Amino acid sequence: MSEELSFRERVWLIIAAIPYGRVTTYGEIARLAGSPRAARQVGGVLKKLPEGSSLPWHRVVNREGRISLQGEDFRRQQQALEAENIEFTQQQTINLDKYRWSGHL
DNA sequence: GGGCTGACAGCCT
DNA sequence: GAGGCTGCCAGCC
Repeated sequence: MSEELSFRERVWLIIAAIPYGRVTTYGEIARLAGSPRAARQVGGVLKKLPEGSSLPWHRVVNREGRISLQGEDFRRQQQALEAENIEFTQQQTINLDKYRWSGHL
């Protein structure tokens, strides 16, 4: 198929498709983007994400259901998730069995 | 054009 | 069962 879209652009589209109140993992996005082993690159894309992107990047967590960010970024993402009624455990972990979005709309 | 870096995931000890 | 190391691939210098 035509690969006109860059891998980075595909990641944007996938993240934009994450429903409200749900989360997904870097590996899942990489898989949907066509590169199951590119989970790390997904993070790289989000790191250089334009501020005006308006993408729900906060709905992306690691395979453990935890936020991979640190410091202030960690707090911002957590608040954004809590704003969507997503519950955190005392370990600051999300129950993926409950909130995980497998790309199935 | 080549090499280094890195919002992870999986395998090994 | 938990912690640590390596691998992998797209971006950027």
